[in-house]
Amino acid sequence: MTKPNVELTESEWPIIKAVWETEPCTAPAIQEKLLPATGWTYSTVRTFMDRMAAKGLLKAKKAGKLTIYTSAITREQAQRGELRYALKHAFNGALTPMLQCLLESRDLSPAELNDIKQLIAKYSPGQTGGKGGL
Amino acid sequence: MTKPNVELTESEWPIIKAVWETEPCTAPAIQEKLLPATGWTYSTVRTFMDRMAAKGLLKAKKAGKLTIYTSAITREQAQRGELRYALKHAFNGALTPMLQCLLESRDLSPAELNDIKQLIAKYSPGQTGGKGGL
DNA sequence: GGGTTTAATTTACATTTGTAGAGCATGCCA
DNA sequence: TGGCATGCTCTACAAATGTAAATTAAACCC
Repeated sequence: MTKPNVELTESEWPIIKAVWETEPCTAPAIQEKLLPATGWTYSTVRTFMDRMAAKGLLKAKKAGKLTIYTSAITREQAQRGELRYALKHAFNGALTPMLQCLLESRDLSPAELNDIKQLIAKYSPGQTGGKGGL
Repeated sequence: MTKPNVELTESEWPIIKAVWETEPCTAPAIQEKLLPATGWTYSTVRTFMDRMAAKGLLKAKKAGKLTIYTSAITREQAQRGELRYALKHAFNGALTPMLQCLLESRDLSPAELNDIKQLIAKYSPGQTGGKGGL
């Protein structure tokens, strides 16, 4: 069963991103990876990871005395969760205003504009999405 | 000085939305408005509102024994804050993938697609945004 | 003017989040 | 074989968040 509404706290984001890049991995490896950006000690990282495992965001498996972690959610799930949250709270579920705010929010490079146009084109012809609404 | 990085907790969203719709307003008015959706008591709403005033999200002014609240941030600021957060954490600041996820996330109605295309068209010619990046 | 409302103030308390130290086991290296 | 390194476990603790009761004060109605 896929988790329906994934939500990550601010500290959980760096952790899970590091896990996605490294998995399967140990807590010390993640700590080392995040140290420059966060300054977090092993204890801190370990606590986060265990809490995340308890919440079903990570999977933890013992291999001898080591604990090996893997992600329990995909990047896409987490991204969708974040967007869902923003959409629901900040935009009352209305997609177009959200898009508008996004587009207004900064100058787009020609390259970005191009990408975006292609995206739109792709989703334009009465296609049938797939995995259901956000 | 405009607040740079507005961030709202989950409970603060319903409050500020109600304030935007009603301001200037009192806490009892907001409580009454939110009661059906949230079940929050006056105490709860009042606590949230005072904390939000302390954080600079609302302004509170005494008028006799009543406290009159107004918003200290605009809806646009709050929306941008939410998007900024999602963009930064979930998409590493990359706008196009965020857009893509948003478009993929649900079936778009023809009306929505139309809106979106117009948006793109509007932001297409090398215009100079304005208030700076997200 | 004494009850009933209405709003404010104060205080409280559980849970979640952010952060980490202390102490323990184990294994490797000299 | 006795340290040092490495990772684990347990415990702690402050701040933020979510939720609200109790008490007080005024104000209004009869």
